[in-house]
Amino acid sequence: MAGTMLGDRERPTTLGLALLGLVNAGPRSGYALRMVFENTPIGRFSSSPGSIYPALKKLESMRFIEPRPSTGTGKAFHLTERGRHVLLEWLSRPVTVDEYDREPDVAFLRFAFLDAANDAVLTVRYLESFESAVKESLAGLRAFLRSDEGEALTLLGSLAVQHGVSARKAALRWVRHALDMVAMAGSIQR
Amino acid sequence: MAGTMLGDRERPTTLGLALLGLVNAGPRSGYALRMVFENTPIGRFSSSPGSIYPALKKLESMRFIEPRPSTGTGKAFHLTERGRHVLLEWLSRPVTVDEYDREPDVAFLRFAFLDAANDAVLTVRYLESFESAVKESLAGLRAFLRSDEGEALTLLGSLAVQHGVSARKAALRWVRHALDMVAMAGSIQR
DNA sequence: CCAACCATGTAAGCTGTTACATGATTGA
DNA sequence: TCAATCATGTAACAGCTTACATGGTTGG
Repeated sequence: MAGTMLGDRERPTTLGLALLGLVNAGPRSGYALRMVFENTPIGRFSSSPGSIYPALKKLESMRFIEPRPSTGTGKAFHLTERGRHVLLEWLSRPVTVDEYDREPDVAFLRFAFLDAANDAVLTVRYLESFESAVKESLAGLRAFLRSDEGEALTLLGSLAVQHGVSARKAALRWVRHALDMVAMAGSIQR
Repeated sequence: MAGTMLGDRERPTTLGLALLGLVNAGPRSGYALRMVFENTPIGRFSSSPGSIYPALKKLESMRFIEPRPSTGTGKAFHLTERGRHVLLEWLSRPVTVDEYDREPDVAFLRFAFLDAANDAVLTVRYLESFESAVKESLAGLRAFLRSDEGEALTLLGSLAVQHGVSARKAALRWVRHALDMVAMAGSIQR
């Protein structure tokens, strides 16, 4: 029975974690998960079967999800306790400048999944780390503009950087708005 | 002499094209190119030697760049005619919704490189395709919001989508601003 | 009965990264 | 002379994609 220990140390990939987030929001079949990637603006990942099914198999072998018979014909994947645990660990990570700069879409995806955790404190902490990351990123951009390389930018180059600056400003406004909305939802609930 | 035909069909990867863009802006050594990734907000790629040097070797074997002795000690890579050709082909591609949605940073990077082409017509065409792509992407997001999946969004999910909407609106404003700036620069030059 | 959709899978390969090594040059 | 920076490289592999296959179910 050595097989039951297989993959004990392994952590899921980003695609795997995204699948965990979706399964957590509601048990689904592989096909249903594909359709989410196909029909929603998650964007980052391909909806092709060659992407999703191998990832699901791996998650199952790691015992983060398990198939259970569902309504009518098919089976749906459910999150296991272990699966819920790694998902929450992922969602609990603070947003770093590096994440925001290199894969901002993941930072937003994690935020969207955070809903299922239903933990206002966690959500506020997440948004605060988000705000810090964006501020730091913005400061970095401005420092670059003052550097030698920044001063030497061509017209189109500086326009591209300008977009970066305004995108970060917009993200900061969004964070504050999101914090307001979360606070409102919290006060309504009690 | 069969070796001279090697890699004739191959097209560079995104990293390769980014390197071509940088080399086109000014001949540089591998190390200097690494430092660009390290010190500028290009973001997308790692500045580690294991990324850049193999990519440069491949570009050289494809005869898109060639090393030439430069000032003092080292050598610098220069773009070949073939290299300039593939770079321009890359920069001339219109921005598609898919590119904007999946890797917006590449769309901005290509724009910044377009400066070296020094072709106002090309630049305007590029920005117009950019605008169409963003408009289409925005329309897609709004359609999603009106769909079943969109109506069923959780609070945090809809906040995440809201950010997508305002990011796209900001991008549209940026495109118009960029078009203005390009027009101004054009009229000044004559 | 046939097209469209539901549903799942494998094989091959591209792209890029991390981790590991190595040595030259130069300024304090 | 010794640390920092310049400079280049390889090996292993992670992570995902495209292309290819296959078969069941269902509604018109």
